[in-house]
Amino acid sequence: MSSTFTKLIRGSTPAAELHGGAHHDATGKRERRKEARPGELLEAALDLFVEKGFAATRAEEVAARAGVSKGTLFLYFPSKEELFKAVVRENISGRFREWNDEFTAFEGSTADLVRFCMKTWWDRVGATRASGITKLIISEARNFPDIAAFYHDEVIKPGNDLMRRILQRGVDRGEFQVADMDYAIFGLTAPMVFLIMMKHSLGACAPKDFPLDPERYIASQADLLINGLLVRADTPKKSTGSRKS
Amino acid sequence: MSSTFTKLIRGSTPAAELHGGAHHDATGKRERRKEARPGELLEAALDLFVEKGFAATRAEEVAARAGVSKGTLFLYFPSKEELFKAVVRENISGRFREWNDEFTAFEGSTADLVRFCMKTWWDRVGATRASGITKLIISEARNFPDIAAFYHDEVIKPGNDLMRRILQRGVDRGEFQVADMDYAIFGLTAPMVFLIMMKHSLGACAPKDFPLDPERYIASQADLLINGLLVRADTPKKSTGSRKS
Amino acid sequence: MSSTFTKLIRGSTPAAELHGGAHHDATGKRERRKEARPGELLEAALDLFVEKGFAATRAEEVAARAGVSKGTLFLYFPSKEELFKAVVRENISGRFREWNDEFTAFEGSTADLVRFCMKTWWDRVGATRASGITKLIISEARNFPDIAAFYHDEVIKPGNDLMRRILQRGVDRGEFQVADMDYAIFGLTAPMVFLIMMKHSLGACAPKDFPLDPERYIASQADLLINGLLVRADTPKKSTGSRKS
Amino acid sequence: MSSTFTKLIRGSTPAAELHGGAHHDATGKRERRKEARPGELLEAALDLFVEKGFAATRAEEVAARAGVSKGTLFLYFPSKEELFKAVVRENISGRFREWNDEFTAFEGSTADLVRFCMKTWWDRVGATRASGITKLIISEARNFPDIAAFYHDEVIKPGNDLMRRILQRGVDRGEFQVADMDYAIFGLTAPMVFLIMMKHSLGACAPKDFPLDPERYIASQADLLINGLLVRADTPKKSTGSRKS
DNA sequence: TATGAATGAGTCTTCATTCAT
DNA sequence: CATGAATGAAGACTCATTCAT
Repeated sequence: MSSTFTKLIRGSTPAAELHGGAHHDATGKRERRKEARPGELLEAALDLFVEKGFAATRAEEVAARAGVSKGTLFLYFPSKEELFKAVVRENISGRFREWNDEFTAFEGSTADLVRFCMKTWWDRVGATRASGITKLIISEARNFPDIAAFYHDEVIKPGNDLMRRILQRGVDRGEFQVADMDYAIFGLTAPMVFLIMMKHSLGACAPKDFPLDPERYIASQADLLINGLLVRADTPKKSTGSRKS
Repeated sequence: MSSTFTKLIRGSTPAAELHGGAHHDATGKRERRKEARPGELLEAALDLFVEKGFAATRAEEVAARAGVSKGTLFLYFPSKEELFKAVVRENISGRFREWNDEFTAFEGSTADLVRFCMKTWWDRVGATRASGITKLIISEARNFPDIAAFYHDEVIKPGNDLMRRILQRGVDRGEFQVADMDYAIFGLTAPMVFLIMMKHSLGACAPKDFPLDPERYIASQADLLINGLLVRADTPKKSTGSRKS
Repeated sequence: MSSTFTKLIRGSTPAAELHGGAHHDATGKRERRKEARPGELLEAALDLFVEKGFAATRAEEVAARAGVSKGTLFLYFPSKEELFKAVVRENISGRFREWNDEFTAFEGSTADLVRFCMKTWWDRVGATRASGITKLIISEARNFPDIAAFYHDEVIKPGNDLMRRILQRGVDRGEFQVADMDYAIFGLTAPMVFLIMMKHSLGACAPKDFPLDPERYIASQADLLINGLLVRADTPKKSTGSRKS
Repeated sequence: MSSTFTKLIRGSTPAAELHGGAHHDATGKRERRKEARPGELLEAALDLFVEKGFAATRAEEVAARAGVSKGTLFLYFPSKEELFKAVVRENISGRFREWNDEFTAFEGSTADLVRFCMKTWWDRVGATRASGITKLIISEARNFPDIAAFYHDEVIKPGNDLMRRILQRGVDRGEFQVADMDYAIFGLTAPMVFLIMMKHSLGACAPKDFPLDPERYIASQADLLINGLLVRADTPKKSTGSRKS
């Protein structure tokens, strides 16, 4: 899709969005757009919460980025904290599910399934603005334990289950060998989480220092992982599963 | 590298700052002194910043956890932000370096080096309180771009270089085959970052839902990665392309 | 009297104010119209102002109770403060006057007149929703000195005058003996004010703790007062001085 | 004590108290007076709450009148509402009790006791700044039902009990005749409540229109009441207690 | 040095008032 | 006329920072 992180965050510069792009046709001020407001506010809030964290984001800033006044924000969300919860809810239930359901019918090698899964995740989740929610949750989990629990139930758990189903498919079909299934699934998870962190954190700060091409990253990590999982002719001497100490 | 460091350090040496740095007879004296009381403050601050983020952590809370009064905190650190910078500095320059230098003299298979590296990283960095600094930096990077840059120069860059050296060692010795070296290094980085995130974020919220045994995790990810890297007799083409059905 | 009234009224005639008062053909027309929708607003406002006070009553709440929207309120009253003034005006000029004029033609003993007066006051004023205006004025007098002055001129003064006329009638007819006429009139006023306070304040909070039967209260206080006023055969010296032991 | 209400409220003019009178000896700003602050704040708050009501009183105004900054107020009281509760608590438990206990040992005629009671009430309660608490409670009762209940339990109930004991003493000693004891006690209460209302409400607005001398008022009402209660030789024909309708 | 009372700029939140529909 | 979405000034409350002790 794009070759560097710079492109991924293109258009998110505050100044560029401060007075909106598409939804301000005319009439200047005092537009009445009851239906559209919550969505615009949630988008603005997502961006800012991801960028600065909950505490460092001012409510007025969210409102300004959504193109409304301070008071309007509180017309739709009773408090900053409720706005935060709505942001999380909105960006979880949305894209994750559809992505999640896409792999049951997959035919083809499990190696290809793994590649397809990661690639699709990037297109449907990672590359979208919603991906920041992961960074947000990780940053704020200790301040909002109930949200963390919610995220665990709605995303982490189903995500882990999906990873396990995929790996198990490979094992069942004699394609993969998995020594420690409970932990192997993180071989899929970790690269995706890492990519998100780069995208929304360090990669967003100094894009020059992180010329990370997401698609190439995804491809290389998928290959590495698949290689590590594939059943092979030569005896895999060293990998005997979990050795304590 | 060191110029960024200098910039961040400038004005942050607690004791020196307060007295204008002019009427001290020797430089060694103040260097020794600054660790006395500030040390406890830095530890408390690290814990709280990691847990709650910069903005949500109150200065008084830091002072209280360090067992001193609010005023004392500002006696050693001119501002909350300087405290933050000091926390980052303190926890980077410390353990990372010594860990970094440990692998040049390693003898044995590169697979073992990888295992040793990750295991040692866990013992020296991951398992310590200082590991939270990574979560902290990732959470706050966009609020403190200069700190992010500093962290990049001091940790990420050297870390990546180390990873590359290790993988290159494997390639040079005919043990590993690496298709895309620039991105393969993240195969080492991602699992470690992921573990830290779990430890300090979601894993700290609901330990029951994340019964993640770090050593087992490290071992399994290392094996998976090594497996993926090892030169093998069968099918040396890692990427089989997308064969449908 | 009427000059203060005029001042308060100025600009408060709801319908007139909005259109600059210039393009209305007849004055009678607007006089009739202003009671139509505003009436419900005034009733709602009276209830809420009495219950919660001026500052704690929200304009929207008044509108909602009157069954109209927030905007409509400001269609009839240019501001919350003008609404307040209108409420006071409305509930003073109304019932008090008619009650006030009822006693000139009274025949019978002055004791009965006192009883009749208090009883009638209860029926015409005290028992009505409008009685709350007294509590309201007392609560808000210092915030609205001009309204307090208006109330003084329109209610307190005429009320005191009435009390005085009644007592004087008793004295003139040889029924009552009054030592200090200027202050004796409060013997009539105080019980009525007290009853209103109970009704709209503490009595409205915990009706169980104040099972105050207004009619019985009125009757008992009237009797007590009349007893205190009646000329008697024995000891006509009311004040026996302070005899210790 | 003083001849008019004007004198009673002398010295309460905001401008006069804004920077305190007695407790600012020197040193200009940033005085450290931890012990004295709460009291000063409570006094300022009492005055303002009585004058303007809870909602219309700004926290900063209270602080300013107490001679401190906004923040200092919240150093001693966690919220405006807690300040309010503290004001009520402070001014109830204080003077009322000592006054309440003063009459058990009284020797002399019950008529004198009544006079003594009312006069003492004025000196100990009515004439003090604390008397405003009654006006405050009555104004705010519906907004703070729990405070109203508290006031009822702490003041109204004991007050009524005291009134009853006094009247009963008169009856027992053959001095008074009371037709309806339950309601007769308000013959004592009502004048005092009325006086407070005048003092803090209308009387404070337009002192010229209310040249009410409290002591003369107290004396006249006491005489009137006592007269109404005294057993007399001539048949008290009309006062047969409570006649409904 | 160390303390913690005091400060006041900065935020969240409310609500009277406006105005496009 | 009526509506209710939008506004923004105002007020409660927080907390980094100062400073008298």
